[in-house]
Amino acid sequence: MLKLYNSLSRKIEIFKPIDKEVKIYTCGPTVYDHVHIGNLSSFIYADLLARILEIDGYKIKQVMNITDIDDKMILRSKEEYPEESPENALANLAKLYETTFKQDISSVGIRLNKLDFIKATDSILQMQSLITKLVKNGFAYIADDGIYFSIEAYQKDKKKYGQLLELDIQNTSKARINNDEYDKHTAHDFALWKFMKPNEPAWSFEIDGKDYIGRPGWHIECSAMSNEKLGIPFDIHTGGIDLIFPHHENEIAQSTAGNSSPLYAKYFIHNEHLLIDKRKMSKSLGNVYNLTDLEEKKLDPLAFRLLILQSHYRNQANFSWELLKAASNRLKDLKNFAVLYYQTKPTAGSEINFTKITDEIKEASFDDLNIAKVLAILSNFQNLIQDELVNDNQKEEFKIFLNMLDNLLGLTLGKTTDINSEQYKIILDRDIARKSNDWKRSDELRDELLKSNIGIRDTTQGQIWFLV
RNA sequence: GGCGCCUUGACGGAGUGGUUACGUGGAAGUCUGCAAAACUUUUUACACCGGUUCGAAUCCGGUAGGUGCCUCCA
Repeated sequence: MLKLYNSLSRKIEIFKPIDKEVKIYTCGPTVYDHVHIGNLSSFIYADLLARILEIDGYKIKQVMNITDIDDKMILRSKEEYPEESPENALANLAKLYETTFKQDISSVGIRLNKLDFIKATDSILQMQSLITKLVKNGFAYIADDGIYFSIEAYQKDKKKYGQLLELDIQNTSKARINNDEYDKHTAHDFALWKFMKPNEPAWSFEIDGKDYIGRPGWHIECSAMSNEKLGIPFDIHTGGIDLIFPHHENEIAQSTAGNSSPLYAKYFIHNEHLLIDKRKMSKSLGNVYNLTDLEEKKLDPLAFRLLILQSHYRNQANFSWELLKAASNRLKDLKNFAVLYYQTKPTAGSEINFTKITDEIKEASFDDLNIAKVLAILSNFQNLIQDELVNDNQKEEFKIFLNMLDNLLGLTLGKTTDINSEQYKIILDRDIARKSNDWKRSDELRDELLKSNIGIRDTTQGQIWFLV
């Protein structure tokens, strides 16, 4: 029984899918630069959610959008490709960072082949048709500089604007709103379509015979793309906590205006932000890192994944190089647990109840993704078998267990390889040397293995190798 | 000003009315031919002040500190 915290109700709810196939929409990146490790943490949690749903037996469809048209994209593309036309500059920039984005998320164990990507610029027609519908039905109005969504009209339709947070729309005087820049009726109305400015990419958009050439607003992109791929309503919408307002609130409004049901997504799952040395990640503090910073320090991206998994998605996780090193050590330990699979014994200790451990792990992960607890269960289990090892007749069960862990955590524990026959020969020779008390020879052989990063520990069960 | 969230040991980080979470690091010990690994112990745990209760880190109230959102930032 999977339990999830739903931002709509602000409560932990029992997950019940709308239909057999669970439909998930994950707010993806704006591809104007490398994604930073905070973005990555968000995608790792979304990936984790999908994995847990699968383990719970659901078939899933997970869509991730790629925002390749917005203010930042335009600005950056002009900087990077000043010679190109606005359209080409935009396409070049998007192509470059879409590729690096996919590499990055793949490195941190996110399964690319499980994600159904959709690009904003490929869905302009869907956005336009949604905007046209909103205009025709009176939920949007055409102003001098763009087409805006009318919150007043939405509320008159007996819909609540503020489903994800309590909003005091009347009292916005405290919020610093620069209303002069836009030609909209009220402060909270937001742009669905922005009319073309010089030197900006634009798409033709005809309503009632008139061309409103321009580009989509940010929020409409996700409404159109989610509807295109998943329909409405769908099961789960994920994203960072900052997207709650206005982005997701606006998505709900656009997508449900005029519909009989106010339901857009049944569950909204939001992850907290990653802190760097307990401080907010920001350019002014110079603490915005991306994956290349990790790779330069020769740190395994999967150690970063483990660092993220160690803390709960609804808590602010902390990142520091020291913590990453700690996570890296823990990952190594987990791998050395996994290689015990190659070192089962004919007569090891007592029978291990893999089913029980598996059930405990599943139960923890189903409890609003409590991976910290999963890892604790795993550590205890690891301590249990480290000395006694696993009996040969349970080798297959061990394999299944490791596969389950990989499906859940994505740390590729099952992908470790056995040592080769030469290395086994060294272990055998060392055994002989030890039996004849030839310690010099024994130590030489141990050093030799160490050269290929294989360590040896001498236990009552004989020599056990591990990865250094 | 409005609406939220958080505060656990050296450092991270779960838990949640009575029981060792767990990890990383430091120290000591056991084991060992020596190591390594493992194991054991240790390194003032639950921000502060009240209240409820037989009992509170856990529930309630207040205080302090941190933090998020209130128009485009995962």
